[in-house]
Amino acid sequence: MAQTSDTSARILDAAEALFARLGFAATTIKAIGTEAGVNPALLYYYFADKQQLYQAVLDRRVGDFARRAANLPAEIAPLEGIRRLVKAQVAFMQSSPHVPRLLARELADHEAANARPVIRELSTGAFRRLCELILAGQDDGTIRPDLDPAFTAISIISQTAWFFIAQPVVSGVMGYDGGLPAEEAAQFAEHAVRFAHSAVTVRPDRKREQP
Amino acid sequence: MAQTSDTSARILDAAEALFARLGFAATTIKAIGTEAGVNPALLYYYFADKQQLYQAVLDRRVGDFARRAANLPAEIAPLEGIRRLVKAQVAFMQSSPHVPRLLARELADHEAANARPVIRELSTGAFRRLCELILAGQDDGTIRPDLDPAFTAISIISQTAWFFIAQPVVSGVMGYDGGLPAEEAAQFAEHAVRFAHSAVTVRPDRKREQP
DNA sequence: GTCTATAGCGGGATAGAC
DNA sequence: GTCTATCCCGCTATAGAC
Repeated sequence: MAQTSDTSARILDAAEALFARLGFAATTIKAIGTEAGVNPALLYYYFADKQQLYQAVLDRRVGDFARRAANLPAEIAPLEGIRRLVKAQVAFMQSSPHVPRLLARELADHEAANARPVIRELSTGAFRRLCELILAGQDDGTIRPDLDPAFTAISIISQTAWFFIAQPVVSGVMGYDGGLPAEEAAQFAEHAVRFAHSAVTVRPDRKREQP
Repeated sequence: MAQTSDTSARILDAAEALFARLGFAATTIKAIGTEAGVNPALLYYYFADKQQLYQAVLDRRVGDFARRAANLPAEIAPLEGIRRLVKAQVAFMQSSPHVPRLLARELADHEAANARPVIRELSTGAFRRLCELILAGQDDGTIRPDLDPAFTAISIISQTAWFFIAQPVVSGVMGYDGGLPAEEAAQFAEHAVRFAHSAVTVRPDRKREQP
């Protein structure tokens, strides 16, 4: 029985886990084969070489996110749009347990030969949309006009991004020594949305902040 | 003339640059020697092996930051304390152009043999202090009581952390295609402090946010 | 589609001359 | 302290049988 797609999926799964855990250079073809339960030489039947296997791993994960982020309704209240983008971001980070690490490595390796334009896709997808939402909110008076839209977009995105990518720090600091429970992530997402809304909305405030 | 310290410093500089750019596994002893302008075999005179060289690289950078973060005055207004911690964080990220990448790799590699407890030092240093500040602010009424202190600390730290670590994304998205100018980082730090203050301060606000 | 065997290269680390 | 020479290992990738 020809198990082409099944075998290649097993290879991709094993490769994803190992690339995430060890990085591109430290992951060996043999290790991937062993982890996948197939003969290492077989990898070269399905993928041209190690780099293309790596890129296939990334494409499988990042592809659907680009789709998902574009799915925001064109006309939507800015604050609600921000909430949805944060939720989509969380969903992406949780779409595989290895996504945050793969992303961290991609950030570090962005100029390496094996790197992907993941970066472009993620930014053009979500970031641009977020900037538009902020501008729209400043126009209709729901968002403070003194905020720089690009900086604000970074501030909003950073919360969830950092929460996942810095998970070894975060879980250590919060007292979970063996990785964070999934519900904690959902609660943080709630917090992140509220934190962002609170920072961003206009307010009739009399107090001055120190210069 | 015995140039012990000079030579070892040159080795550390070269190693730092290469470990940041290529990662631990992809960086070769020969490449470090060449980059440093010394004979590759000489590295083994100064450092026991590749891993200890890597750890020496990290220790050199992280050491002084742990000191710096602890330097906050014990009695300080919470909002001002937050400002200072953010500034210290920026200073650390800029203490060498390679720090953000090294940190990104350390986050991804945290369970590898070459990894350092950098993570513990950074969190116990800055994060705990930040949580204390938030709690103090909630006690004296300057900080919203409904915020979770740990989550809020993460939100504050994340802004600057992400800004630097995700620099390939950030500079691309902001239109700088060849790396970010240094002044932009200072402006972002200003923004991050204001964003955090705005999110965190109590306010006499009548509007409800959507549930 | 899957396996065995191996070519060919480049890495970390050491011995020992100077 | 610095350099040359080299050992030994494990990796990527391929050839070719089944």
